[in-house]
Amino acid sequence: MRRDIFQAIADPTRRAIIILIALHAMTPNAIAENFNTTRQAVSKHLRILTECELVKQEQKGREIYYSLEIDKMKEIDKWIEQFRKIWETRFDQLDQVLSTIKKQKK
Amino acid sequence: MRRDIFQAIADPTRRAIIILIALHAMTPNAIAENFNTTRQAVSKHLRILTECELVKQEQKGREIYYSLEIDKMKEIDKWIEQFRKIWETRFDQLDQVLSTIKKQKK
DNA sequence: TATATGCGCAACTTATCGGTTTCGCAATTT
DNA sequence: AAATTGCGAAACCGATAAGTTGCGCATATA
Repeated sequence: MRRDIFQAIADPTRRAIIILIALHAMTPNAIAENFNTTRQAVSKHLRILTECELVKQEQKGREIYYSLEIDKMKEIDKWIEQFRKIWETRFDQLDQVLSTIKKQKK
Repeated sequence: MRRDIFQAIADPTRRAIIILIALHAMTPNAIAENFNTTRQAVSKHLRILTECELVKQEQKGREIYYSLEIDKMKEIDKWIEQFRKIWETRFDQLDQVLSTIKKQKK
């Protein structure tokens, strides 16, 4: 199963889980309480997130705490980067147009 | 069909199409030439991308030119934003730790 | 006017997804 | 030691996805 990070964030429940564990590590049961799904469903999502290294786990007794591997999120940021460049240059162009209009008015 | 932008970019072919048409508008056939799929498959992807307003079309005779609606990409950027805040504060914290160590060495 | 080209749409097929149920294992609690 | 709790893994199911094939409609070319 070759899953990548873009597929991982495609599911809305998975995105919600990511946000939920971004700051504090949580157990599958605790996560499941926040949605109306079963622990097993959450567990499956966590497995997918773990597979693409978006999430790390830490065992404490019989509980497993899941937390976000935030550095992995930078991969998405990196992909968006190329488009950010485009919309920033377009903004610059608009800026130039506006300042040209301003000059003409004077 | 409740498709959102995150599902749109989940497919690798779709991501490639997005990059392809980011700068120049292209026809479905021209896009299809860049992959080994049929025009129909590309057409289906374009329909999905159009559905979630990531792509706009312009008819010229019997040809239809597709181009990226770059502003829509900002929605992803907006979602990443919250994580960027986290990794930036963590970097600041690391920075503080490092400067503390530096002081101690003196 | 006949033929070719570019395209979207719909039907169909196979693969995959998200969720549920059931199970077994290990760590607790009684 | 027995019952409970937290968990992952596997089997299963309905829904949806991605791709193919075939069609019809325009526009362009002969």
